[in-house]
Amino acid sequence: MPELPEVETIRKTLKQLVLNKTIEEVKVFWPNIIKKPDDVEEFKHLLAGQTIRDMSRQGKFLIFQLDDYVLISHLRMEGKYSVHQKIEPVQKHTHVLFTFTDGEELRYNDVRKFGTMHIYPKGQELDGKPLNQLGPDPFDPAFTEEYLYQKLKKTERVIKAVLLDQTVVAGLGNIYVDETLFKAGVHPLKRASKLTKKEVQKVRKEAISTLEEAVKQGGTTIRSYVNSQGDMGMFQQELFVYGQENEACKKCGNAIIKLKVGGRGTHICPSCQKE
DNA sequence: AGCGAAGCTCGGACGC
DNA sequence: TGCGTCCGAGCTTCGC
Repeated sequence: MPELPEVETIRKTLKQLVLNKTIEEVKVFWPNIIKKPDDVEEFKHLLAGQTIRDMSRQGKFLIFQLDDYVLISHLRMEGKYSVHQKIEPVQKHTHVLFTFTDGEELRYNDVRKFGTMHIYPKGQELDGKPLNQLGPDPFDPAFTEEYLYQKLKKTERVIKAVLLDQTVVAGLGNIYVDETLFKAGVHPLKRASKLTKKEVQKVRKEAISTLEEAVKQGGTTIRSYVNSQGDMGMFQQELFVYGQENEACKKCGNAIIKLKVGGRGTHICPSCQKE
């Protein structure tokens, strides 16, 4: 499900709903989601009594800033947060409940149970998984053209695989990589090391502007994504290639085709993106 | 009705 | 041993 623009939208909407609320009790119905600490009882214990002081984000990770800890949450394909009165019945696929002292409850729902949660003492979150390996956010000043060029130069992988690699740049997923490569006029199967300076420059620029615009539009809803207030994104109306198989390319009119790159469904315009 | 694919990432296997 | 890279698993739902 969520890539950077969706997680950023969730961060903003959720912050309105949970800021300064104090956790009274935590319930976990699917313990595999909890990756740190190892013991789920310990996870619940650490959170009890903590107040949510801020909501932040790194790449696709949503981060709850608490008094003494940070809770790092990854939504993977289908994870969702919503806030309810605790007396409301719990829906199917809700796996973690955070009950607040005011009678409201934050609920984590995840049909595929792929999501993850890690707790670290404040300030230590960059020392271990999952944040320690993360590359710069595309909006980070560290994500320069030179940085990207150096990264691409020394790998034999295909450009799409590298852009999906979160240790290179954090936040791009399947939708936005396809859109970025289309706008940059680069074929996803091109070897990363073969991109010219000019192409690298274009890829970087289009990645940033596509993500910025998608954030403005509240993300992209393909089938299930909604933010924490239950609203769909609007960026799907702006897509050039993702999900546009057999449609006319908005630039040249030729049909968009779908192929497989590194096991992922990949959408291109064969005349705008030459290998 | 069954198979494959779906906004993702980790870890193990493989080949230099 | 140590890398870079590829592939399957972790789950459920939905559509062809």
